[in-house]
Amino acid sequence: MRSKESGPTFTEQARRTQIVAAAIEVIAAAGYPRTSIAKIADHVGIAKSVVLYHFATKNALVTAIVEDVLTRGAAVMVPAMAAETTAAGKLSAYIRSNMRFMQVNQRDTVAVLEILSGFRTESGLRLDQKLEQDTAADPPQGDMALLDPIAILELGMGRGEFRELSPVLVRNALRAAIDGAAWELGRDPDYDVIAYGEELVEIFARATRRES
Amino acid sequence: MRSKESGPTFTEQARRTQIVAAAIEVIAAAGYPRTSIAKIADHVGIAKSVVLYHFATKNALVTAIVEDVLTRGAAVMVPAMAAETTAAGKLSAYIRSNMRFMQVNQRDTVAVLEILSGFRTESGLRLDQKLEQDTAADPPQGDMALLDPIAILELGMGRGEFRELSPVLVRNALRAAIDGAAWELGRDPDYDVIAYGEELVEIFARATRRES
Amino acid sequence: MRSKESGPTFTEQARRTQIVAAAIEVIAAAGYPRTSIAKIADHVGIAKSVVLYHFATKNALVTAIVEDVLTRGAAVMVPAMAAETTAAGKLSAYIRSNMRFMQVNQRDTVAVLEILSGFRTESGLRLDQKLEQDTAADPPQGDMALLDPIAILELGMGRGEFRELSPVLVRNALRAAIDGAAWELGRDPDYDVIAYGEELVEIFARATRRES
Amino acid sequence: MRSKESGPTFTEQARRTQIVAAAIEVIAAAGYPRTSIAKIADHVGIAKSVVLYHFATKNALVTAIVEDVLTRGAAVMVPAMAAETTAAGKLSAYIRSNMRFMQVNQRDTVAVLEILSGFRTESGLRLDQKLEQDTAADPPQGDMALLDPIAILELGMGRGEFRELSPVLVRNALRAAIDGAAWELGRDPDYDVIAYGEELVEIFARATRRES
DNA sequence: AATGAATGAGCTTTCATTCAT
DNA sequence: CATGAATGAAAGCTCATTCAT
Repeated sequence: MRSKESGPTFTEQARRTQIVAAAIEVIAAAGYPRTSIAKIADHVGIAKSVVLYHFATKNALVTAIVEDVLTRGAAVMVPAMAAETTAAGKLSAYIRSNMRFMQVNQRDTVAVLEILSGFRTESGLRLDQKLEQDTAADPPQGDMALLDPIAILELGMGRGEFRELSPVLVRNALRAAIDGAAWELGRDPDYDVIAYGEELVEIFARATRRES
Repeated sequence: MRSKESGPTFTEQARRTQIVAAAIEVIAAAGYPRTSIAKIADHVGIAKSVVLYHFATKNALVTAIVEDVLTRGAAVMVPAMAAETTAAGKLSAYIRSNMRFMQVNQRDTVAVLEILSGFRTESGLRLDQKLEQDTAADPPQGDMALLDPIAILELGMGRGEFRELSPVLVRNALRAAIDGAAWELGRDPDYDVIAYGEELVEIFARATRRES
Repeated sequence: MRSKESGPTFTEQARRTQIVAAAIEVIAAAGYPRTSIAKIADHVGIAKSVVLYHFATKNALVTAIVEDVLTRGAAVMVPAMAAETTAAGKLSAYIRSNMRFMQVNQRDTVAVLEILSGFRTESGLRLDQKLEQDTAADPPQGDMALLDPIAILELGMGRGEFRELSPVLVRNALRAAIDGAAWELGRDPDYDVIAYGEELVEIFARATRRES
Repeated sequence: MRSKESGPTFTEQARRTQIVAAAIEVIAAAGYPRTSIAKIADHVGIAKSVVLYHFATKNALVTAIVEDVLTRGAAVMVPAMAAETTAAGKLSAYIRSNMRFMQVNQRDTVAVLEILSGFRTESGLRLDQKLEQDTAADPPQGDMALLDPIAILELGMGRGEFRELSPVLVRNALRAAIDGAAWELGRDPDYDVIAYGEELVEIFARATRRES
């Protein structure tokens, strides 16, 4: 007899993983707005209601996907950044580890992008806005916080490595450029994200460094 | 009875414009997936079927919106670029004129972004892919062709202004960074796209120029 | 060309009437909780969506039914009561006209009872509570107000016809006893509501009159 | 292993009681149509399947609830009536003991009313009709039989206490008036059922007594 | 040029019930 | 005795589209 505190069953975990994986495939292929619970269930080969047994609502499923992928991304990126000591090194590591993750987890990346741009709550909020709201009282700690490149930019300015720049705006440009890779991947699965990443490394190295 | 050669009636044109304008407002406010023909019709104050009388399908309406906004954007950007002689000048003009257009036509910009990321044909194609396909035999001429910054990058390399770079990848990064502004505008209508644009000008000037 | 202010079309009215009639039949036969839009549509021989084209939601349909029947009931009962001068006369007329209406409109009566006892808003309100709320700022005027037998009881006490009694409690007893007939009709369509009404007339005449 | 003759286990009985109690609370609060087995299980803090382990179907649970409450009601009312010798006394005792039971067991009363008006078998029968059918071969004995006020009315007529009246119809009026209190309790938990009961005592005393 | 009416396909979600453990 | 997992049926509702007028 399992104690009441025991977490999800093994079977439960397996199914959830299976459903999340199927959902990612469907979303990456068809786009978020054209993804229904029925299609996901079909893809797994189970009944529609089974999906809703494991994820109370479609929103819950979608949130789980995003959190899953983001967490896995952070698990790769944070150590890569920590291994570097200079701000410039961290910035390059941020870009490279992100692109490597995108390359290895193509569909996951595309699916998350699809969700982030397609999802809306009943009141019209995007998922990122909803997550912000949800974590208002419970701010992200550890890995997720470290993921915002704004910290790197401020570090670089503080250390005199970087020129005077607007951390917020440069961060926005960087994130947009990186996310652009996911967009391209959605169009062409063979898009060379690594090469794109190297170009970004070059662009942002030049764009941020203090001139002699 | 109108002669066959005569274009659309004046009334016809007025209605189409009116509907496109309403659709842009609704899409920008509610997001593409939450926009229905009914809502657009309501917003104009006409019957749902009137919308479909003027645009055979929802896809046709959506395509018309994108083409309309893109054309108006090109009309502003092309002259701005043409006024510059150096590649660097053209690149800055490309960014600045684009951002100015975004600022002046906020809702239009956001709506187009919503459509480009939310729309899919029955077979799963994105709108940009569909447009490419549609114009395969009938390639874009004039303004639209000039809009691809790839030409600027190649010019800069040819003239020795720019370093060796991958025109395609830098173009992708630039487009992604610019489109990122539309994304931010969707979240916060007061986002300072002009300041963001200046930061982009700086980033891409540094990122492209040949070092002495 | 109809003017914009023109009310519902003839066709529209016909369909609405037809749907309301079908809904009453289904509800009276199967009970409110077992009545679905699909069943109603089947009963009319139209598509489910046609019902929702004419009544935006199930709630709207149900509300329309109740209002329709109640209005028709009031149209019969109010004149019957007005024709009497004494409070005792009005009380008897109230009961008799109500029972006659029930007899003639059996299914309508049963359906309304089913709805009133089975319907709940999302927040748990019963339909009568919802209607009260809806008409808080816009209190019922004319016929509906006259229908509350409380006025008769107060009149009778004022005129010295009736004994000292609690108008609210006696009204409640009277309404419950009358509604009981609808309940019986639901079980047995041949229930003699007229005879029941005469017994009620006797009961409440004796129960209210001042003793000599 | 228990011997075949032994009744339900103690544990078994406890669980059943617990589930019935929870079901009553949920039904009284949310209404029968909005009550699901899942909600009841949640309220007890057990799994949904446990409820169905103890009650084969939802119908069985609901039937058990009604029988439970009705039995407890009879246990209070029958002695109260038996203590009176005159028909008039019994009639008043019937009303008063019923109302007192309602006051003490508010939620139980409301729940039973909810069930009686909301429940339907697959074939459309109401619960009271189903119970009648179930006990056709096995007619109610003892307490339940005594509960029908028809016996009191006939006694009163036989003894010359009451006027000539239709026992069935007066019984129906009386039951409807009493059940009306449960309806009011469902709307307002603070409804003064005792006062209402006293008014009913007055009404039916006057309504039934032979005039001098 | 405009529109009211109708419709089918699809959507998310709820739920009582079954079954193996 | 208890439960997690699975499921099919049905619910209310949305929507792009068709068609006759």
